[in-house]
Amino acid sequence: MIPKARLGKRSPLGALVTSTSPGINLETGETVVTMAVAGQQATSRADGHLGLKVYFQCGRAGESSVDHLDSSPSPCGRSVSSSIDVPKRSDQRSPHEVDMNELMAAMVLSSLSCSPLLHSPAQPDLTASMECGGGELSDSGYWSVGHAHRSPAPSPPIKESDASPATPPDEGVDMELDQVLFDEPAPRKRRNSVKVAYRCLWPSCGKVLTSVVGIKRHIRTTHLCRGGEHERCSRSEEDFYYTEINQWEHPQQWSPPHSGHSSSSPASPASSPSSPPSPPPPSPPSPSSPSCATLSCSAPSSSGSFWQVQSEHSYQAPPPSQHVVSAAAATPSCRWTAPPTACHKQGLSFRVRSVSVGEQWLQHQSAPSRRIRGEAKKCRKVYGIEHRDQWCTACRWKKACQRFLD
DNA sequence: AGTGCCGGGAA
DNA sequence: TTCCCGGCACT
Repeated sequence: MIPKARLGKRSPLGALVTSTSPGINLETGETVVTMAVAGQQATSRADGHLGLKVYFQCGRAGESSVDHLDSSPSPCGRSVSSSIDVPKRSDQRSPHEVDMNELMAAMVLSSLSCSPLLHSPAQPDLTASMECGGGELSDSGYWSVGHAHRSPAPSPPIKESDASPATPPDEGVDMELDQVLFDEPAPRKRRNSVKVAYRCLWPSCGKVLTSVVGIKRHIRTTHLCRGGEHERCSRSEEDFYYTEINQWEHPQQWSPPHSGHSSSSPASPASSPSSPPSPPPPSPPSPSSPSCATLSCSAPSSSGSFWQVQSEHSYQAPPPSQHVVSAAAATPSCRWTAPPTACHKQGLSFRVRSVSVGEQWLQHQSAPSRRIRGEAKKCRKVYGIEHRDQWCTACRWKKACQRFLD
C-alpha cells in the first residue's frame, strides 16, 4: 500500500512508479503478476494449472498496456514486449511442476527486468513470484540454496488474501528503487560479499540457521505449531519470528548472535519486535488491517536490511557542530521496535522503525527534502504574529528559524 | 487550523 | 542580494 499523501507529487525517477500486486483474475483463474518500475512494466501471468505465460514489456508505464501473447505486437514503437510461453501440460501436473514453471517464469522475469548487473539466478522476485503464485516452495527444500545466499531480506509472506492490489510487496521493485534512489550499489555488492543467516526472533531463542527453510521449520516446529496442529500458521506466521542477518566477509563487521552487543541484536528478548514475554501470535495479515499488514510485511524483511538502511534519513544528519548518531550506536531499545518509536537524543528527534524497503523508499522520498520540524519555539510562537518585527530575519522571510535553532 | 520552511519570484 | 510569499509537509 502506498500512502498517497506522502508519496510526493512526482517520482524522482521522472515517472509514475507503480507496483501492482499479483492478482487473480476471477474469470479466468489466471494469476497475474505485474511489475512496473520506472517505465518498465513486466507482467507475469501464470495460468493456474494450464500453462504459464510471462509477459514482459518495456516502455512507459503510462502508455503501456500488457500485450497478450496472441495479440499483435505492440503498436507503440518504444515498447518492446516479449513473452515466453511455457508449454502447456494440462494433464495432471503435480504442484511441483507448477512451481517449477513458475520458478522458470520468475527467473526469466527477473533476468529481464533487473539490471544486467543482477544476474544471480536467485532473485528476490523469485520468492515474491513463487509466493504470489500460490505456492511457497520453501518447505520442499530446493529453495534453500537460493534463499540462503540471496542478499535481500526474505520476502514478506504473501498470503492468499494478499491478492488484493493494495499491498504490493514487490521487493524486486523496491530493490531497484532502493538502488536508484540511494545511489547505492550495495545490494549488488552484498551479493558477493555477504553471507546470510537467519536468526530466530522468538524470545529467548535466538537460534541462527543458514537457510530460510531451516529457520522457518525451526520456528514452525519449535515455537508455532508444536505438533503441527495448525497448518495455517506454518504457512504464514513463522516469517514474523526470524530475521535475516548478513555476515560480511570481514569478520569483524559481524558480531555473533550472542556476543556482548547482543542488546542490539534482534535475538534479545527485551528488544525484539515481539518483546512481550509471550508475544501473541500475530494473526495472518489481512489487507483490511493496515497496521498488521505493515508489521507483517516489514518486520521480517526489514530486520535483515535494517543494518544498511536505518540511518539514511538525511534530515537526521546532525548540524555540523553536533555529534553523529550512528545507526549502530543508536539506543538499542529504539532499534528493534516494530511499531514506530520516537527516539529523542540531544534535541534530535528521529524515528527508528523497522520498515520495509518500500517504506524506506517512501521515507526517503519525503525525508531528505525537508528538514524535520523542530520542537524549539520559533519566533512566531515566542513573539507572536503581532510582533513580527521582532522575529529573526529567517522567520520573517518564512525561512528556517535562525534564532531558535533545533 | 496552525506552524515551519522550501522553493521561487520580485525588487 | 534582500525581501516576500505560495504552497507543501507536518502536527
